[in-house]
Amino acid sequence: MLITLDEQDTRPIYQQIVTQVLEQLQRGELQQGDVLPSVRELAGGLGINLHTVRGAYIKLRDQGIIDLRLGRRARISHTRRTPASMVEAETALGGQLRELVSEAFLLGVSATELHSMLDSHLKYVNTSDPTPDTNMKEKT
Amino acid sequence: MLITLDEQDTRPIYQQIVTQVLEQLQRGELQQGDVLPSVRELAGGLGINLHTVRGAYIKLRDQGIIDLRLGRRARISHTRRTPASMVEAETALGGQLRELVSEAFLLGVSATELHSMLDSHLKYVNTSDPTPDTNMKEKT
DNA sequence: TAACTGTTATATATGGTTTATAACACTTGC
DNA sequence: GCAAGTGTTATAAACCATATATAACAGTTA
Repeated sequence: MLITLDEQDTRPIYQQIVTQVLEQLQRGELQQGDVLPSVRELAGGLGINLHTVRGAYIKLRDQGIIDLRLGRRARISHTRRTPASMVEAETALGGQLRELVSEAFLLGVSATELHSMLDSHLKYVNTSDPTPDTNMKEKT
Repeated sequence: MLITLDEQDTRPIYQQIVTQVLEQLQRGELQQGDVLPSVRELAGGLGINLHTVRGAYIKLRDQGIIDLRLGRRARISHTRRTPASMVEAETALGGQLRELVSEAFLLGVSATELHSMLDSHLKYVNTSDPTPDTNMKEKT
């Protein structure tokens, strides 16, 4: 569970944490049942406040990714959310796509280049193929 | 110059305006030299404050898209910004792409679907081919 | 000059993000 | 059971982004 903060990243801290947890899920570095660092632990390590970490955990809980219970450590409950319809996906991602495309245009980035950028991010994180788990940590 | 506000869109109002101007540039509906509505005019039409519109115009000015001068109406100065290197583009769009991909994964959207969604947004807005101007308004 | 521009200034309100402290409630291991 | 670890709740404060409201200023245009 390595989480780092990127000064360059304009997004809020808690959002960076959420993204990194999701990325580690995608890469298979985190599995169902795996335990997350405690809010105090992670906050201490990153030099931030406990509640900032908690904000990230709450987001993950609301998305159905982790299981938060009083007294227990946070655990990965699901590796991905309810399979969304394209309609739901469009609703959820539409605004972001729209902004992304307009900014890409602004920067003079072509459609081809944008696809290629998207691809590199997808590869880095491997979404395409739900690769069957080669590794098997069972920290239950 | 039709600008509308989308209640569903979570982004700030000024950002929606910026995006829509950029989109109209992409579609060729706005050309170099074209005039934007005055801050009071647009604000009145949308039922928002003058300064919110101004915020959008300032962003566009900072991106080199429009020309703002005291007493004159805002004008399109360039249709796109300085051609960016892939490095610049990655810096500017990297965070967004990263979040987009992780959220797509969360929603169970495959890489293929994500590319297709991106494509539909690109088509809607036409970035791929820098279509040579078939139309020639020269409101100079 | 009058009416229109963008601009500056001040003030206010709201919400999101983050920090700080402290206490509370529950679980786990000894 | 007790202690140490968990998440949780509560309060308070600070900061920044966003948006509104009003008013005045400064430049352009007809």
